[in-house]
Amino acid sequence: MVEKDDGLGLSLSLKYLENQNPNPPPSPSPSPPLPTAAAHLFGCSLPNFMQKRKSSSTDAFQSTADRNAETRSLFGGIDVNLAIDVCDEELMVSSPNSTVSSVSGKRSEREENDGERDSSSLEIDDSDGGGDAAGRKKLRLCREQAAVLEESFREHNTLNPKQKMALAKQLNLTSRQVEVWFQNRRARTKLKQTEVDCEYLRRYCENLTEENRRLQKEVNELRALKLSPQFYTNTSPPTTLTMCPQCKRVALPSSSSTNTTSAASGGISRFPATHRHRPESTMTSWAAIIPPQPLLDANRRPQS
DNA sequence: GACGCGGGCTATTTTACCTCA
DNA sequence: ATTGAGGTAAAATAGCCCGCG
Repeated sequence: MVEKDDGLGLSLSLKYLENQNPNPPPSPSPSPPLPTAAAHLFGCSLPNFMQKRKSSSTDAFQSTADRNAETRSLFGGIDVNLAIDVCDEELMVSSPNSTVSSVSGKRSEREENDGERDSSSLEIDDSDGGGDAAGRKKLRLCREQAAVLEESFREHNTLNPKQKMALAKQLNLTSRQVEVWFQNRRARTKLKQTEVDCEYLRRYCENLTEENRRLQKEVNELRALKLSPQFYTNTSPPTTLTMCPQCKRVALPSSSSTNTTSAASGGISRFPATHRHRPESTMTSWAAIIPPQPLLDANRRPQS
């Protein structure tokens, strides 16, 4: 169980991994949902360094229309929407420059539409040199503001202009500040999701490695059994092996000491008493089960 | 199809705050 | 108790892309 809280309230939880099959099916499970990486298996939500600059078509926030529902689904395994920690100050002070310093034409146009700021924004402290137009003071949201924003984010991780304006008015912020907060919040959420996905892939890889190791060991044991003289003395005539197509288990070769019916059954192998599936395929030699060529393994040394 | 606009995203900068020596 | 450096989180900015009219 790995649960990490970075102090921002963006807790990472890989709880669902603990109980998962080491070889999860490729299709995402409905409950609990797999992370994006598991769902798409390297198809999306790769770490930033693995993504091209233009990644909007493959990232976790794809089409704008369905983002809310999709994101909630994707983040179902972790609560990345938990309330972030906020500062302790009862009332933060913002600078008059905090949101209007952009010189970009596009941004400037946006700010021109922020007419509500002057009438409804927080009290602005101009007394401490705040009149410096070149400077920029960063607003720190108070607890209540952050809580309302978080609550709103849980409902919609994007806002339409009307919602943005309403929220800004409610919080005595500019719509630009609300917009920026949501933008940064989405970025934080995505970052956390990427971390979770990376952790998931790491564990998935570990499980695959372990499974590969186990299978290699099994193959070697079967080969050793095949080559042993005892094998040949006991398998003439060849033992008929039965494999269950459902669970892929091979029936144990009959042994005179443990199965008194082996002679009567003509050496046909038997499943354990606990086996519930109906055997449907029958093979007549180990060669039918063990492939003639060794399994490829990157870590395997070439055989001489 | 070109164009402008609005909105989203990522990368980066800037600022506030915390910790610790 | 004070202070300054360093680290970190988050607000804000810049620039790009995409969809839409």
